[in-house]
Amino acid sequence: MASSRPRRADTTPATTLDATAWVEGAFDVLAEGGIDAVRIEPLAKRLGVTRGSFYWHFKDRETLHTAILKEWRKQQSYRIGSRIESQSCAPDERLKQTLALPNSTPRAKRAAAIELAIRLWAGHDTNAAKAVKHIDHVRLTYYAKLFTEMGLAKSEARKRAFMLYAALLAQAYVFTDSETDVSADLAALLVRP
Amino acid sequence: MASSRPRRADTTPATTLDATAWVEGAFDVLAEGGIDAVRIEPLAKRLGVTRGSFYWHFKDRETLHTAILKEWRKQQSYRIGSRIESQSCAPDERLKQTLALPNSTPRAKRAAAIELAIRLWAGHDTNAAKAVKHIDHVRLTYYAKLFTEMGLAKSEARKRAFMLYAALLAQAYVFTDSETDVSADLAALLVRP
DNA sequence: TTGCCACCATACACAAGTGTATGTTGTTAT
DNA sequence: ATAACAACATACACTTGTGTATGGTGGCAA
Repeated sequence: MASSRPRRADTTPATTLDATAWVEGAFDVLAEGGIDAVRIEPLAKRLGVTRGSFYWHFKDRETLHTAILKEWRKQQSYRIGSRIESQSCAPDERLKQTLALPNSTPRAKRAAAIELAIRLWAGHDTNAAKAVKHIDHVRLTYYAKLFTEMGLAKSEARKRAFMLYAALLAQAYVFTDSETDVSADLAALLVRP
Repeated sequence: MASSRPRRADTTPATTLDATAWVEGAFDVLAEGGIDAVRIEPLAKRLGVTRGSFYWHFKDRETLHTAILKEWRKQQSYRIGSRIESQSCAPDERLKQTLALPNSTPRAKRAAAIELAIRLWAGHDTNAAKAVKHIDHVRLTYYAKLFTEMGLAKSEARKRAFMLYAALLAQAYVFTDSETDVSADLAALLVRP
């Protein structure tokens, strides 16, 4: 079950391009123009190579698209997984930490745009829809477990989880003019009643 | 201030194409593939005409893009405006009506996909960003007024408005597997404390 | 050193989209 | 009935992107 890709020895540092470099570049243009903008020639120009490099690492455009989905699923699954493992503090404290996640850094904005593009993509692509559905399920169950650990019933915890998820998404997608940092207030509003 | 477009008399029913027909068709492909997929030739094929029709009604592609934004602003502004006028019942009842808006009909799914595409577009286009910012502001202020009419303070009303908006967006964008109709529960959760 | 091979460039044929210039048709006005 | 015009089709030149086939280059092993 080993990888069938005969990679070179680890002597050459980073002069040559990797398949993951193409996927990372694809994430950039995906965030800017959607999946339809993920084209090979603009990507090659951005990476400073020709399309000959692409067709060495990938079969065609569709292969890159599936690689994008696979990488996104992996990253987001790992993101939640590492959060589950680090159960260092109380659940209500972890809730506040979740709501206080950075959402205005360039890194966070890029991730939000990528996810937005994938959700739009999921409207007319079965595989993208499966990926989004899976990640939504993973996140919602994690948030629900957070609330059940705080003593809430299962039904109530799932409602709160949905509201928490909604708040996080809205913080990323909605243009709040006054930039009010509602994270602390939202935590209070979600824990209270 | 009359329209400077010398339209033909109302004798011919619908045999000829209108500029708005192009914009409506553009909304369809916008919902499916983002703003980058709004191309003239595929649109012409879908509408059953050639590009000669397009270049009669519009100057170029960018003109169509601005027309899309203008039409979206108009539609969404009208949508909120008509809701403000119809103050027939109590604010808490109107809140429930807002949360019970249809979100699974093809019409609603199309509107959600269009808005998703425009939000992604707003990431790298100034005019699109202005439109989204404006509509977000209009909706948030309307929801906040709803809560102040229910007796809440201004600061609290704005937090609830954000949560309400977040819930509506999440209902449209998140893939909830069990399709739990959380609208009634969300209304209770937002009104309660 | 020489031969292999990973990696990329180059060249070619093809498809699709853009803009413009111009031809064509049906309708309205006189 | 015929000139005028709105609305679209057609043809052309150009650009951009795709996929493939093939050529070139540097490093590593024997």
